[in-house]
Amino acid sequence: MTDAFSAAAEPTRRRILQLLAARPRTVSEIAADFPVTRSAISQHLLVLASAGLVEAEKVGRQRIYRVLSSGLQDLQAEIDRFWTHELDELVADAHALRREDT
Amino acid sequence: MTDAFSAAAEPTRRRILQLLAARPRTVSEIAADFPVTRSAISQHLLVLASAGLVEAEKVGRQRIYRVLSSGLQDLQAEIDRFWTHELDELVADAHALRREDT
DNA sequence: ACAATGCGTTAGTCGTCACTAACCTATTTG
DNA sequence: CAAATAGGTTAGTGACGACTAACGCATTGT
Repeated sequence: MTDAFSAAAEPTRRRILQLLAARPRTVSEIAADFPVTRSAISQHLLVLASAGLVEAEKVGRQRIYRVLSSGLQDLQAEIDRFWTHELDELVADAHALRREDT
Repeated sequence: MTDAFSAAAEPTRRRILQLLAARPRTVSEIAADFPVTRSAISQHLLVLASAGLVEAEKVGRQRIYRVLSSGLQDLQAEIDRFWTHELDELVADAHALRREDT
């Protein structure tokens, strides 16, 4: 799964990215925020890393994960490429309709 | 898979949404743009429909699919909720770094 | 040196996804 | 009415994703 969009879509990984965006964290720190095992988190991090969204820095016996801003940029570009002008116009229509309802 | 984000993330469904955003289409019209069978497309449309992203209007023996702007609005909200301020700042950093490279 | 800690890795399970092939139903057309 | 067309439906398959349990390997602390 090299596709950043698909990698980031998974709910657990979405939250991991948000946590890491706030500040870099160790694996255990991240895992503490989730009901699943550390192993599961570790594997999610692997997916995110292979999509170029995070990287790990080895410090002592810890691995500090951080978001890779370059990968994040790619993700944003991918989202933007998906979100065409036509899609944007349709959302604008929805807003307009809601305004008429009042 | 009720989650609009996950539903929209799948590459084929992403393209289907873009096609339908440009203009409503029949199933066969959509399927013509993909290498997979009409059945596969039909199932993708079911997923999109159950996520509230598209709807079908029955006209004669055709089914004209169109994007539901309300669902699209929800999707945008979901993406925006994911894309926190912190993530945005990191992307800004990436841009700044690239500028320094020159 | 030895125990504890942090984390990656692997094997295996279960569920789900994307897909095809085949079939069925409704509608239109000759 | 019969053939053709549009498309939903289902069963079955292969692959893969998310997860746990168990183990292995450094690194740190006693």
